[in-house]
Amino acid sequence: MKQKRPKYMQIIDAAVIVIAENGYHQAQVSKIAKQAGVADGTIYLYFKNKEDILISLFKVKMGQFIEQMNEEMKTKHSATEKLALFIRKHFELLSGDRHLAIVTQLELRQSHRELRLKINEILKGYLTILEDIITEGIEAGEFKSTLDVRLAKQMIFGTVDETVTTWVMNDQKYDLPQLADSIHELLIHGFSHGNKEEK
Amino acid sequence: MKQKRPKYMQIIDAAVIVIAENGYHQAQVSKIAKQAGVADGTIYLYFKNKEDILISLFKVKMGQFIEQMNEEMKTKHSATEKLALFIRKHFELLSGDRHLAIVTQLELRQSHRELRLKINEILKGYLTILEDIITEGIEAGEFKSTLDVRLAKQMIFGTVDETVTTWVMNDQKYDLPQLADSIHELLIHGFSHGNKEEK
Amino acid sequence: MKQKRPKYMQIIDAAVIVIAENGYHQAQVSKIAKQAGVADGTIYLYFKNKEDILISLFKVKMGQFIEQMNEEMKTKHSATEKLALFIRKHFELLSGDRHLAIVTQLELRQSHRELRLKINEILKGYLTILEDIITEGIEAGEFKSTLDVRLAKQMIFGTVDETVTTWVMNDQKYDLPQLADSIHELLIHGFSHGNKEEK
Amino acid sequence: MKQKRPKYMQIIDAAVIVIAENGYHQAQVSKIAKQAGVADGTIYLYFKNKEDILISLFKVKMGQFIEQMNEEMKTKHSATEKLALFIRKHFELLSGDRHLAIVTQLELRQSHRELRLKINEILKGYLTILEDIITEGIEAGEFKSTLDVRLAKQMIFGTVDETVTTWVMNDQKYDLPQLADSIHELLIHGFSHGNKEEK
DNA sequence: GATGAATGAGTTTTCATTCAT
DNA sequence: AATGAATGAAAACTCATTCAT
Repeated sequence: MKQKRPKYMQIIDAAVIVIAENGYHQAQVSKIAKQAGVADGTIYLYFKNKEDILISLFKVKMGQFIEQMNEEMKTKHSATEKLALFIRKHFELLSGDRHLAIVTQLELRQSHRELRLKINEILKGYLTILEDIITEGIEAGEFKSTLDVRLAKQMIFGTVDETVTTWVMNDQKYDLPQLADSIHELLIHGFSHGNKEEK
Repeated sequence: MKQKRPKYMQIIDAAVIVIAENGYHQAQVSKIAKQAGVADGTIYLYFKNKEDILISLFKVKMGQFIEQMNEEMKTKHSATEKLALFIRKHFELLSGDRHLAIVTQLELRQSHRELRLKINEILKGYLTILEDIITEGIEAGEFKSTLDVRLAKQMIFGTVDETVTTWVMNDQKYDLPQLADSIHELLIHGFSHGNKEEK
Repeated sequence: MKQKRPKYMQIIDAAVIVIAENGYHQAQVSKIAKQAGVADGTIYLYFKNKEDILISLFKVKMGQFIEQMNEEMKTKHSATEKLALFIRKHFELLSGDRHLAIVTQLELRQSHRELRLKINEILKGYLTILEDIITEGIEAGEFKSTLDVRLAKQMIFGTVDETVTTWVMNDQKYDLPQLADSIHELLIHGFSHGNKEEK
Repeated sequence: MKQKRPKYMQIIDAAVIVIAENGYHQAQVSKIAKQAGVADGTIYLYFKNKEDILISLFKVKMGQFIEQMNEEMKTKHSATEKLALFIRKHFELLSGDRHLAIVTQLELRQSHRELRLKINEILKGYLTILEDIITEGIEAGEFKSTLDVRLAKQMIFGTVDETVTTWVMNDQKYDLPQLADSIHELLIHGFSHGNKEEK
């Protein structure tokens, strides 16, 4: 497996740093090579082309992300708790790596349409976790039976993603994970007061 | 004279079409000029540079967007209704112009960081509408008094934006506005059943 | 005759100012038109093209130059005196019009080879004055009979031209005409002491 | 490998030829690259930009010029002889490289003001040689004690420069170095007969 | 005569990728 | 495996000139 060769990860980590610090369009292969401490040509022994670095970067980081998420998920037994964990964990993982947060929220979105489609494919694996939580919540009677899984998924992901992006754009100057509970509460109970009878 | 519309709008409309059909990075000035039916140089009589076309495009379209939104907003008198209108209108406006939807949801996001910051400035005017609705809802007692305006705003915008992007990525093959009511319901009451006592 | 139409001179004077203040390569036709207070298109009613403005500019100014030079030349009756007058007059005329000095010494030299050849043609009329002075000086026995007219001409013109250029490059901050006598003395008697026998 | 010379000199030599044969404004980087037998991009491994090629060209050639000049200067022991050498050598060096002569006398003068200022800086090193000769001549009593060093410098350089330029404009069709002695004689003794008493 | 909106040709530079060593 | 010198394709923008009014 490629991933075991040390230079592979060395280059990916270099890419994260270079992209975060210089921006997507200023992240030339030569800069990444220099940051990784290898020659330009060496990059191409480990990656097919530049796009492959970016996809691999996303794949590797997302893989670690999913792994950690799944690991902790085992400790929770209700969909409500799992959702709370998902949100908090999502925030913790991104606020724990400032470079990565910049790369995923701002820089990688500047990539070509084609690359973004591939990134979306990888993202699906992550969104599956959400789907499972929602489905479980419906089946367990925690969530309303009429809940549209796809919409709920877009709502959760759209909300956390927008929240992280706003945080990154504001130079990451406030604490992200502490927003998790409020967001969870809003997703579960909405903006209104508790008694639906008001309506 | 072929066109009575001033060339300014002619070029902006051409840019929307060219970007939607060719992608951001394949939208050369010469292509836009050709689509607009003017010479390359003419572009520069109306726009400072290529970036200026894109910013102007966003400004003009967003301006029309805000105007229409505010116009209809007058007919609604509760925050709940206004929110429902906002969501539906947002969907209607974007599903009513397929090219523009592709441009705003996919292509313009590939722009340089600097350009995206300018776009965000323009977007703030739009998000202000949301803020006003939320504040009004809290003051009128429709929304819970503990509602964090910023979070609620991110939640609404994150949700509708993610929903539209997913729709565009799926080649706009289903009806977007009909999702509005479900989303509104979820935002107001959350995923759970009505009785908070369960919790 | 074109030259009598007021706009012709208006445009030429505008060109001198614009070129002196902006440099040759930043002296666009539109800038000259604006400075002259006419529309861009109007330029082309009086001049064939941009190059024609520059040639005409040089022709007109050089014509005035030659006229004034010849006028005063009548008052001198020895070649030595005429040469002294030539040098002083050359300096006076150029130090009397700071814009023109910049244009002739620095900016017009940046023009295309072709234009410079045309300028050289016009310059010949001016250099003829020099030739006449030298020939007269030889015939009158004031200058050595072995004097090579062509070389002497190049020496005089090369010296005064280099002197003016240096003065312009030093921002015209010292008095140019007061150098005339020293230069004249050097041209007539050279660097050495008076007694040729030393050699 | 065709050439053993480092590409740096290869490109500079190519630039001299291309500029001489096509003129300053028709000397595109691609033409220079082709003449040098390298790819366009290779130019930018050795030079920052096009202007850098031109400055480097002038620096290198002027450096060689100064070096040769200084070398031979050692063999002469009077200022008069040194001046004679300077003039002859200046003519020899330029008439020995027809392309270079065209470039320095005609083409490089069309460059932007900014570039010309840089060229002038480099030229100062050359003019220093002249200054030293003049100062030495005054101190040794060869030249008159009232001689203004700056004026004398402008006179010498103005004269030789104008002479070379005229020669280039006349398609280099006569022998330049053979003019050296006459010019030297004129600079030392002037246009007049030897006996200053005439005056 | 006068206007000025419109035209469109033309060139430097960057950077992902290759391949001889 | 590793290197890094060399490659070459690709696009925004300026400005002299025209011509319909």
